[in-house]
Amino acid sequence: MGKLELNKQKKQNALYNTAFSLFTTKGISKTTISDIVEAAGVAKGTFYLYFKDKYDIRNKLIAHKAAELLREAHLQMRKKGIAGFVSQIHFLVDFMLDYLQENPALLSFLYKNLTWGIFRNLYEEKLTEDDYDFSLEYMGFLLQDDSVSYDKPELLLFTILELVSGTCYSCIVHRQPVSMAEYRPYLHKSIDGILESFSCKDG
Amino acid sequence: MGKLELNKQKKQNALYNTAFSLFTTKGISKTTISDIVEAAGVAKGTFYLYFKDKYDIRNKLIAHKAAELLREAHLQMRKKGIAGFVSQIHFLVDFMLDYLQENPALLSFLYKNLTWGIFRNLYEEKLTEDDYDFSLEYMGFLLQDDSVSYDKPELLLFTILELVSGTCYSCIVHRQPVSMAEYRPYLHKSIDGILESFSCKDG
Amino acid sequence: MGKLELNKQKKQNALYNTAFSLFTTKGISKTTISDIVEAAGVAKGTFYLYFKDKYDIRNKLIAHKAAELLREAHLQMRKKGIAGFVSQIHFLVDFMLDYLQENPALLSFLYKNLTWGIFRNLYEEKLTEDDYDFSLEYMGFLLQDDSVSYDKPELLLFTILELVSGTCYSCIVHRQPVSMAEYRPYLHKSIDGILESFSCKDG
Amino acid sequence: MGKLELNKQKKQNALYNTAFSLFTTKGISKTTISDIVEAAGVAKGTFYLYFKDKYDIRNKLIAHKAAELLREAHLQMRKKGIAGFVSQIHFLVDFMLDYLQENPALLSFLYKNLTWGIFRNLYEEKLTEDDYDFSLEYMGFLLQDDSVSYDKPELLLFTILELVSGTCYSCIVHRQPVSMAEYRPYLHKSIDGILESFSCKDG
DNA sequence: CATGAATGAGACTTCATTCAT
DNA sequence: AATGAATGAAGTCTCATTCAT
Repeated sequence: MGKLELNKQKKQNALYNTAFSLFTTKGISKTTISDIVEAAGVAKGTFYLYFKDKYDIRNKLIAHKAAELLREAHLQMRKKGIAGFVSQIHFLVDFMLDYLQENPALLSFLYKNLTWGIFRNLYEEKLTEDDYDFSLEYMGFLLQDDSVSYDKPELLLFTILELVSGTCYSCIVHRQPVSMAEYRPYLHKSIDGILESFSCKDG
Repeated sequence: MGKLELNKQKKQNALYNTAFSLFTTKGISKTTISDIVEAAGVAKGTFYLYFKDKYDIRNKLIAHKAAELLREAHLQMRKKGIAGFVSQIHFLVDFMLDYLQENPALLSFLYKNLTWGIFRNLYEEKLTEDDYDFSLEYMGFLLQDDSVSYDKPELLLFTILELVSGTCYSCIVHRQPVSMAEYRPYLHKSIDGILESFSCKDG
Repeated sequence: MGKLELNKQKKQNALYNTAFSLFTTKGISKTTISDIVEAAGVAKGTFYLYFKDKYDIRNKLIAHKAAELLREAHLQMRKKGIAGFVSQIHFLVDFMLDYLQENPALLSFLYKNLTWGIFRNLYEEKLTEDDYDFSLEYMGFLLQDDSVSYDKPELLLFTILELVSGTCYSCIVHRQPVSMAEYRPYLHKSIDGILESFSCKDG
Repeated sequence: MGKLELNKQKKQNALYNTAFSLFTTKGISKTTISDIVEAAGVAKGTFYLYFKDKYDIRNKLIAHKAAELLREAHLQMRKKGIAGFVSQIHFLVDFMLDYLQENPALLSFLYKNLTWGIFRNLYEEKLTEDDYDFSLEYMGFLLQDDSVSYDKPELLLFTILELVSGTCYSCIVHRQPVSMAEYRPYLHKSIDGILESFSCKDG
């Protein structure tokens, strides 16, 4: 990679980082492109060299951050050698809760984009290869060598994801109705209840 | 109520109605105060006699519309004489799904504000008395004369509300991953799973 | 007219006047809206209260100034009691040449918008009543009680207008190929030649 | 011409061609240098190796295209052996009308620059030698062996050129007040009228 | 109470031009 | 000679808010 290419990468990263930082502190709507370029130390025109507008960089950040989270969760899961679909789901959920609890700003930023919808949508918008793996198929993959079988696994996962993301936003960001620490056992119990309701009794 | 008072009420209602209409068609961020007053047929200054800013009228609308939805649901439930906590929950969920399916614009508008959080937030922002009753306590009320008992009923309801609002937004507005018609039985099954996971076996 | 209405008029006139002044000194493309509002002593937003953009005010100015010129020419012609179509044409041409020679900036500004085209186009864009009279029909009016008759009077006038506006721009603004003083007799001779070529020999 | 020299020429021609194409389709003011270099397939910096700015390339194009038009007209006239000043003028006018009618984009582009003025202006801006010959002197040349003599031939030609360019722009580009087909006989009649008005009766 | 003209900060965006490679 | 990333001044336009009427 040439010096020029490197410099280009550096500018773009500066934009990504400062944008993320501003989005999570001031909020997206109150962050202006001027804010971003000023903090990133680049010229205004440079922003438009890489992004169409504020929402373009936001979408790319969401895709990137969501993919990062799932990638991390997956890696940890393999590292720990977690086996069995139910255990894997609980592990992944716990990992996400821990991760987001430590990054409440990230949680606010990703909120409602963390669920299935985002993956499908981003999909269609041609993600970079990095993000490719984190799609519906991933979930099929988790199930592949499990003895228990589930009715409509994609709907099962949709259900769990929506529940996790909604409750975790409320408990972590607003601490309402209770803290995540307090809610966590009930969330896991609820997930078990959902898993059961989707399981094929004769599977 | 005097003629003057009546006229005042009329203007305010015009503002509410046009604002809601514009918010649900153009979206909140793309609706300007100019748009609202122009469509409502009042002067710009008049807006500021009744509302602090765009977000003030939005919050008041959200409170009003959410309360309206719950009031309707409750009335229908009583009318039909639905008894028993589980049946009541399923009825209320079904009512909300039907109601929101017929008003997807309302759903988009209320989204993220439909759950528990909304009641708490609105609280803090001084609701009118009208909306006061529709709070967590309502749920306690539903449970009062039921034989089955639940562990942490408020967390149970929080769980259900988050699940319903998240999935119903996705299925109705984006038809993702499936339509609400297709998802509905799984939602009810999931709710049953959650109810079971919260029930006191020896209750 | 109330105080408010008067102030409104004053602002709009200030914009018209400064815009015209800047357009004729700096040129249209080099004049910015910021220039105009700054010179007019009004806020930027005020400009957009009255005009869509720079080209809107330009068009309105052209219409206004062109109408003004023709109105003046017509008034003087009546005042002097000039009779007979040929004499009237020569008078009008001379008046325009004198007028534009004294206002070369106006000439530059109106150039190529002075001809028939502008009148027809402006027409279609709904002029104010002030400008209404100055249209094709005006020319028919000049001919009404003349003994000589012309083939296609509208094409005759188109021909004369194009010739006058083109040559007068070149001679007055660029003094090329000669000054207007020097060219004027040849212009009148040419007009006579054109008139003759359009006259119905047996009229 | 070396390979390097050839490549240079190729790039410059690409710039000329794409600029002309863009100027005539999008208009000059809406064509950016970025548009030109992108369409030409060269780098932005390259543009500045050959041209000072957008107006530099425009002027050079105008000179080139105007010269081309006159050269063509002249060649055809000689080829057809048109003799006699009056016939030659009518032939040249007809040729120009035909040529421009087939290239209305060219007409729009050359407009206001087609007349005498263009030659003088371009002169001052250092034309290439190619374009030099097409000047007023050409007109003197046409007259050289004609029996009829004209008063102030350069003013005669100025008059005709202004009339032709103005009317042809209006009729061809805007089809106002009538189409060129309809106007053409009247234009020729007008030219005859002008010629007559300039002729030395006793010449 | 109601009005709506006026404001002006500031958002967004473009683009001619430069210059290190 | 050629490149094209970077610049940043300059422009357009919006819109929440005020205040004299």
